[in-house]
Amino acid sequence: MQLYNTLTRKKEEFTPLTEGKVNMYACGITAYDLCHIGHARSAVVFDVLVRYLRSLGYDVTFVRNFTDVDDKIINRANEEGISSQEVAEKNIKAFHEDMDKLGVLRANIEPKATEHIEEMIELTSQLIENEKAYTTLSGDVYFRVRSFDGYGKLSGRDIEDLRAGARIAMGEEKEDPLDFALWKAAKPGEPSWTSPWGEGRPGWHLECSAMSEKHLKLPMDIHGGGQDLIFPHHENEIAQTEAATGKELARFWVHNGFVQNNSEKMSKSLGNFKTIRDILRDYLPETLRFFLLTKHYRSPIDFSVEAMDETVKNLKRIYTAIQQSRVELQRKKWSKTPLPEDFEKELATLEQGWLDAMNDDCNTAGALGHVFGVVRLANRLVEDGALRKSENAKALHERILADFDKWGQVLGVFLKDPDVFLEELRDKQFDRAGVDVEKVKELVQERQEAKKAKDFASADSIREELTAMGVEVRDTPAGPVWDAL
RNA sequence: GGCGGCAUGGCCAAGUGGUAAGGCAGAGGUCUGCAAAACCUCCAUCUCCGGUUCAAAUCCGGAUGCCGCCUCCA
Repeated sequence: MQLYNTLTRKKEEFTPLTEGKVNMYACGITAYDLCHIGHARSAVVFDVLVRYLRSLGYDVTFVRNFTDVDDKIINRANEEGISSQEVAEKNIKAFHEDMDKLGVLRANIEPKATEHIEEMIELTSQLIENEKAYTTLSGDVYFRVRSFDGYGKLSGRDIEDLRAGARIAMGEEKEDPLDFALWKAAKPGEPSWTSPWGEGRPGWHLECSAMSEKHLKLPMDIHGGGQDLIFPHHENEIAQTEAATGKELARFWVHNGFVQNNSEKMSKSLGNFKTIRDILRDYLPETLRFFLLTKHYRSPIDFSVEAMDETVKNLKRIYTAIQQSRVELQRKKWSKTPLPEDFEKELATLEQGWLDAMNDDCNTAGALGHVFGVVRLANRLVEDGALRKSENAKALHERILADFDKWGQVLGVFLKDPDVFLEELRDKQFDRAGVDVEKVKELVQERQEAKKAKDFASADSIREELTAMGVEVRDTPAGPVWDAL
């Protein structure tokens, strides 16, 4: 497949270093707060990449870390009057709960920074030994940026340009403004570990270098993260690992775009931050996941209620088609009526389209277009009274359902039983709109009786009442069904 | 100031050289007691200007607008 590599700024044919095996690392969260929808996007994007690579037959080892020691965690701990370890544990637990709901698979290895202090000290020692790093009087250790030739290669920055904007903060004892901390001397009340440079704790960038080196053979095939991590985090990771080990850190760098909220950047200062939990009050997890897949992973995506409501309709359309295909397959008798061969040809084209899109830099938005193509094909198959009874139609429905299953496994959506899902979706919508379900049932029943008595005027007025409540009734051969408008 | 990205129909969104996927909304039709769902049909020449090419939404240059990074951030 083609994969866009931030390092080279172009799409490249992806082949792993070891045939059949992919080593992949993605930066996880700093566990100081609940996850927002930006975290959800990053997690879903790399989850889909892992799932897709696996579907291609690769044995993927996926590592996603947790930063569980950091300024922000310490601050939060002080605010809440608990230990930073408690803060981290609480938020890691919340991360797992949220991501499980979104269908994000657990990584093969989920290392925590505090469990790798030894490796970090080791790495720092190496860098000091190589003269790529230096200690200061107060017990900090800094990376000597100018000693690493490749600095700036990932973010496309020139060291002189960077220098113009860099400043030394108060209390820092850097040789050069660009230097960054590998190790920070302990301050009173902060978590700390003993090192050759005294009590202290690791810098953020160091954590990922230590954990990736420990758990993956370098160079790893893919390193992922949000676009904001390109500089300085990933640039610094490269500098640390490559300066210490002499090995390339990663061959492919993959970065996901941001989630915006109503065209604005989400930020605490704007007060437009949406946590995953905020969204899941009004929408099913699958709706959020599907929404995140409707745009190419490298582009910014704009979150809005309108977009989410549209996503609900999209999911409904897909699940309804799956449901219908399943119902068709319950038919006992099939005829020998031949199917026009266009159907099969069209399905083959759509299947190829799906593959082409996914192979082109994991283009889920493009791939979904073909999913809808299959939806229409399945629905069309049911339209013609004669064709629908054909054995060939049966075979085609089976193939379509197999496709949905296969694609669903990759995207992590439309895998549920359609009856169950559509009911959940409806309940969620009713819940949000404050619809009284018992009252709906009563009215639907009343309408049925009116219809039976051929009292269409009453039946229609009841339907109008339901419509006013945000409920739609639909008459089917199996009786009335009702749904949110 | 430095680096990078984006600009496609009413809305969302694919599409990196050969005459614009898909979804939502809208119009007409089939079906229906009426509806709905579903199906069929219709609905864009791709921000602007210039260039390269037999051929460009797609490449190059310029303009305008929007956005991100350069400080913690997915």
